[in-house]
Amino acid sequence: MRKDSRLSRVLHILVHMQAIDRPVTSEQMAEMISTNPVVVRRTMALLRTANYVTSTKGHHGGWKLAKPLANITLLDIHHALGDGSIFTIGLSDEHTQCVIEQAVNEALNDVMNEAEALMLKRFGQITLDKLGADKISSYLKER
Amino acid sequence: MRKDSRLSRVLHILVHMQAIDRPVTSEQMAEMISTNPVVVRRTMALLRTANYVTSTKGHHGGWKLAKPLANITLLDIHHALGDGSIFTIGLSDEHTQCVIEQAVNEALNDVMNEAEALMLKRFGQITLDKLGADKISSYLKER
DNA sequence: TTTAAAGTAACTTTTATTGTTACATCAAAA
DNA sequence: TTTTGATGTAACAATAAAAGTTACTTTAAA
Repeated sequence: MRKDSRLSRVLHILVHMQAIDRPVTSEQMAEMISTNPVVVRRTMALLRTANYVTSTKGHHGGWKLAKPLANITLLDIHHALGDGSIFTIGLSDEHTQCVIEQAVNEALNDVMNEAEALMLKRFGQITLDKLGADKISSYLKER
Repeated sequence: MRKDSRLSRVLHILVHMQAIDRPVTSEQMAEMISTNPVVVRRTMALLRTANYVTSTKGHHGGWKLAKPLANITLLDIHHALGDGSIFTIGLSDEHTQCVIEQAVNEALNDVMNEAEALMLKRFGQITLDKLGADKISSYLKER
């Protein structure tokens, strides 16, 4: 299974956007994360649907933040990306009438749910403006 | 990304084995989880390497538990399967010199590590004999 | 009218698990 | 001693989801 790096990549882009007061193009974002503008648009479109960014076509178009990073959490972005399953561990479901399969899956599910709940709780506690705020502010001052 | 269902499947098999006092063949195990004997051997070979099961070739051959299920935890089996990454979330690593990428990945990594630690801790607290012991014992009595 | 941008459909590539085929090896049974 | 039933294993195909790519449409500013 290939890893889903959309969350990491899009956070990277959003933090960059904060420091730029013009619309940022998909082309520029693609350079930030070493990929193709179409890949960027695909992911950014999900954030636009959830109202974290806006986009405009045509000359001097591009993407803008729709609200301050302080008002967006990691959990918000995770949700906007579709709330996909976060675990590589899958449960077999070929014999749902088998009590052993049920018991095994119930145990695994309980543990995974607890771990996921913790993870989402932490994501909900981190706003995007906090992502390396210390390092980044000193870095920006150097330029 | 396809899910890794080896843990769920092999636990299912191990609990079944407990109730059978003869060697169990790969063919029989394959039926339990609706797959191919080769797939079973591949996964079971990892458990044999870690000394949780033994196998014998030839007539009346097959697989046997090497120790009581009460002496094996979910974590033991998870380790035996190779301790693979449990998250579908990946971190981008194209710009390791970029402070923003660093900050984003550090935040995500911290949260994922905490969630993984909780999950492995829980896995370590569950021995295989506890997997649905109540349901399974009443089920076995009915036959 | 040209140009610079997003929007989007369709297809290919990648990557790891899973599935399959084929055959070697081994040990018990006939 | 030969047959049979089992594991061991190499090599390859199928699957699935993200990521990458190509090509084209639409839009709006220059």
